[in-house]
Amino acid sequence: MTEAVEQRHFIQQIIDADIESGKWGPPGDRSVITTRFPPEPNGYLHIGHAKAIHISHGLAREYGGKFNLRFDDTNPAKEEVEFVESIKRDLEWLGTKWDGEVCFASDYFGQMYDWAVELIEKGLAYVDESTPEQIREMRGKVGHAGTDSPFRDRPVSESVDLFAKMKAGEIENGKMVLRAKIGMDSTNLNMRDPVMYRVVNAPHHRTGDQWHIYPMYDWAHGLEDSIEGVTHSLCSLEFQDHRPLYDWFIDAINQDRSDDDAIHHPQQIEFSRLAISYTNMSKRYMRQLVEENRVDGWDDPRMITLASFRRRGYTPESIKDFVVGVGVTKFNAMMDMGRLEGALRDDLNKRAPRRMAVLDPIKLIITNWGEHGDESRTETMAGINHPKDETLGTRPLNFAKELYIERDDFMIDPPKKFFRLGPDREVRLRCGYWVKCHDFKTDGDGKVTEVYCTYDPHTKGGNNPPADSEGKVRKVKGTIHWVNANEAVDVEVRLFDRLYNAERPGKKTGDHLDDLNPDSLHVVTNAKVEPCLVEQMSDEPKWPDGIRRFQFERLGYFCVDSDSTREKMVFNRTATLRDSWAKKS
RNA sequence: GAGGGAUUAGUGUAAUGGUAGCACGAGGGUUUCUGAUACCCUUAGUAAGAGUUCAAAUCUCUUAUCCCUUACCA
Repeated sequence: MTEAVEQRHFIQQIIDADIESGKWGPPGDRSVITTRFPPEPNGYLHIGHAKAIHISHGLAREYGGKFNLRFDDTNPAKEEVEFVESIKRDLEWLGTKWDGEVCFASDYFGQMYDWAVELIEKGLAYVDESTPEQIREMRGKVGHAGTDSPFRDRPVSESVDLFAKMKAGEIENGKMVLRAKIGMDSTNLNMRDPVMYRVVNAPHHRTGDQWHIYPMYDWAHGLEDSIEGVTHSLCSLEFQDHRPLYDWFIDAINQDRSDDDAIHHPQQIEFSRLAISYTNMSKRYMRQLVEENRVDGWDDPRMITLASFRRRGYTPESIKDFVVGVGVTKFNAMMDMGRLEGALRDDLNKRAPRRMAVLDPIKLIITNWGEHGDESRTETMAGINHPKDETLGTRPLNFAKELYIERDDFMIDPPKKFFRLGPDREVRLRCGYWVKCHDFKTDGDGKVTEVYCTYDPHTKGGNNPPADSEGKVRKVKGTIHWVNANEAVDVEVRLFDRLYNAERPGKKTGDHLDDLNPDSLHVVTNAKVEPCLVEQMSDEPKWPDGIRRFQFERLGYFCVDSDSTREKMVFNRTATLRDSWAKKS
């Protein structure tokens, strides 16, 4: 027996060391640790965000520190209130609670402006009247130095005046920017006199027409973190090249300040973002799918937004299990989509109540039903709601002469390894009776329409029949699901396949639409389900998010879709069950 | 043509100079009123090369491959 050592990922190791050294407060004080999730409200959250959320939130909770939700709303052109609301909803659904009020970068615009003026006065920033094209040109290319702007050495007072005019709305879009004065020869292009402010004469969803200049990400982000006392500002790998700038801006503000006046300097740490096979995390791609109606909105169950996972029936717990399982590294990993499904199945298998539904029904008629009682009778069986969790109890299942079974569960000429129904084959009807097929009927196309069976009255409830005179008990290999033909309710069931056929959509041709799977949605309109799926029973377990989830036995996990009406229920297949039979054949 | 980051079983992730481990997958088996679940077994790895060292996944160098950066987006 070796003692299990808790594995600490690289960010935890950094924080552990910080706490020991007292970098952020008294040594040993864990509660100073502050993290944040800083979405831009310009789209829906996707599963990649769930990883970022759980890392930052999980760290804050682990250390007993603070976690902020902050909207990085620095670009009024692309941002909308709709997204603020959807993001808050998604976080709540995930079970992520932020500390204090929701923060907005726009609340700090005044403070940022003052600091920008301070930088101008220190000679560390200047107003540039070059065109965007000229600025791009002067920035230079990789491997070659850039050139100075002709406005670079203008007097401080001139920049102060012009910056005030920019702020006052006296300058047209694109005519002026405020740039940091760092140097045009850095090998890091981000450091070549980056733009701090641009003129945007457009209303902001929160500040209205108060501002006519808006801060750029690199200038704003570290300041937002600083104001909020964030200690560890976690972001994805592509910001590694921005870290020198993140640090430069805070150092520039602190230049010439005493220790008492210095602003807080958080530490930016980068980790790899989540990638999943057969998907693409690009917000741009998702937006295109929605806007071109390739999918049915941001919450289409085939998408990978959190809203779509929710609608499809995924549990927030399974998403958390998945992203935690991915780990925290700097390696650009590609996760298998099956891993996410696996996490989902693990969770739903434990919690989802079982029901029976037939997606592609054929009629099964018990020809000897009248020989053991009234032919029109129904017999009520106890349907086991969960094979491993008896506290979920049973539900009544009404067995009768005419049932529906799954088309896939009958073969006219079945191979030996087929454990289901066929001529002269006997199977157990789940929680019902054993039936043996003696005949069937087909239509003109040879399609089976009806299957005729006899049942064994000694197998009620699905139990084994008594032993014969030699002490042997008859066995069946297969158990199949069924619904009562008289009571079954017609519902719509939506079956989803992957949205893309390629492991990396768009990789080959450059256009992700080329890899779209044309058969990603199958709608079954005449599925038959147990009545209790429509007439909900009082003891049906409640899910915290209000979504009704079930396992349809032998078929998979399903949930009630929001399109459901009293007249027509709609179910989404969240995931299939693992199927080693289908894999073999 | 530059800079930054990365590379450990099929996939993901540990081991921080001292026994290369875990999970998922895959293959096989047991149990089973879901061809599910559960349980058991098997499988397979340090990108390549050189160096330092008693000892290297770990330190150094070279090479290869992949990702990021050339927005008045974030």
